[in-house]
Amino acid sequence: MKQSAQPARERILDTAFRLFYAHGPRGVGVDTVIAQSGVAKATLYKHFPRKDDLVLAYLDKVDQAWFGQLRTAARAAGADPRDQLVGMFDALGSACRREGYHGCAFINTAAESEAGSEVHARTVEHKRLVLAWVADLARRAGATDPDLLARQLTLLLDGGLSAGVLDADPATPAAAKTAGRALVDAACPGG
Amino acid sequence: MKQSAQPARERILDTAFRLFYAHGPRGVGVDTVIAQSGVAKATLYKHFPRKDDLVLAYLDKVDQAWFGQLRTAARAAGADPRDQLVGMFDALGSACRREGYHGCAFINTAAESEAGSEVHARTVEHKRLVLAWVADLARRAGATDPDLLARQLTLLLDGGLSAGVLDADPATPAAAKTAGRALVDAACPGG
DNA sequence: TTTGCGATAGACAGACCTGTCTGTTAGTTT
DNA sequence: AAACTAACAGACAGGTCTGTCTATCGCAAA
Repeated sequence: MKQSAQPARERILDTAFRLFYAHGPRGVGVDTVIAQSGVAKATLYKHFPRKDDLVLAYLDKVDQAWFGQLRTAARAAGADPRDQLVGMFDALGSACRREGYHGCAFINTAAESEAGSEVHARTVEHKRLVLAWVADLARRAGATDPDLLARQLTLLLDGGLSAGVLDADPATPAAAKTAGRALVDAACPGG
Repeated sequence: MKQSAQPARERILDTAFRLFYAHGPRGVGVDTVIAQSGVAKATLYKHFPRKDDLVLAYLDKVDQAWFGQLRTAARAAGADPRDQLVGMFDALGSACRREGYHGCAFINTAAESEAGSEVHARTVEHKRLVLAWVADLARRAGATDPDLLARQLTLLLDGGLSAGVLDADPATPAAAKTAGRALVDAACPGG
């Protein structure tokens, strides 16, 4: 065999990403990951000694991807931080239109992990980073209360994302964007 | 034994409610429900032939409870539908302060159920009902676009709820409420 | 007293889970 | 050629899961 266009580790991680996102980490057995990535069991356990290590690597991959999409969408909206805060929601719309969209990987994973676990902590950390990034944008946008605005906007993001586990109705990100626009306008004095 | 202050079915359902909400249905074995509700396995399987039947009953119980809290919070905010739309968010704050708060039972459960399943369908139905109820309130509040406003407000609700799986920070429902107020005011012409 | 019924306790089957271990194959270096 | 390395295939142990089945207990009616 050895169809190593990709090295084993990446093949494993890509497969895990796809399966974990579709069914949740707990819903996918290690054997399935092995079978679908065309890798030996020993190889998987060499790169990821426990299944949780694979889950954590999966979350890091999601973090990079989602954060990247947020930044790209914000930057695409122009130079004005206020426009960037609103443009951010385009990432939600794009995600929603993507095949196999299934909501927020972090929230979905956190829902099935115990409170003290590493997986849980990683999720909390991710949300904290997103919140801080939005707050920074809000500060540069001149919001009177940047932290409040950031919390409101991430609420809309999380709501839109988590609703995605149910259906991929495009009306959801659309409503999120209009709400975001209204909140940004209200919070940043001086159009 | 026979400590039937409650009949067996309710004892089972109450126990399942507590355990399912804390760990997710997939994270709780039938044996644990049996042990903690003090019931024989045959009795459980008489009332709920498949585990999924128990999960569905759990979701119905959650639906009643959450919908009731929303209605109560809305009614407590006064007679004006605009105030009721905002008061609704007090249910979020109360939920967040409750011991063992763990986010939205529906989203958490949907995250670990397959797309075509009965459990998934029940969840979608629940969100649809809440959306319709909020839209009706928005209509009576005189919103120019009641469906849009309803979608925006339920986004905030869902966002606040789903964030609860990570932490129970009271700043979250607080921000949701102020955002809700801003959106309601903007959408309903004529204070 | 005897018969019947609902609930109990718990063994069991069969599937699936994680993680370990043995042995083999292929490619590279010495 | 010989040794080393990395990946392969897959058996295996020990545990958990759902759902079924047997056998027992307590109580009420006949």
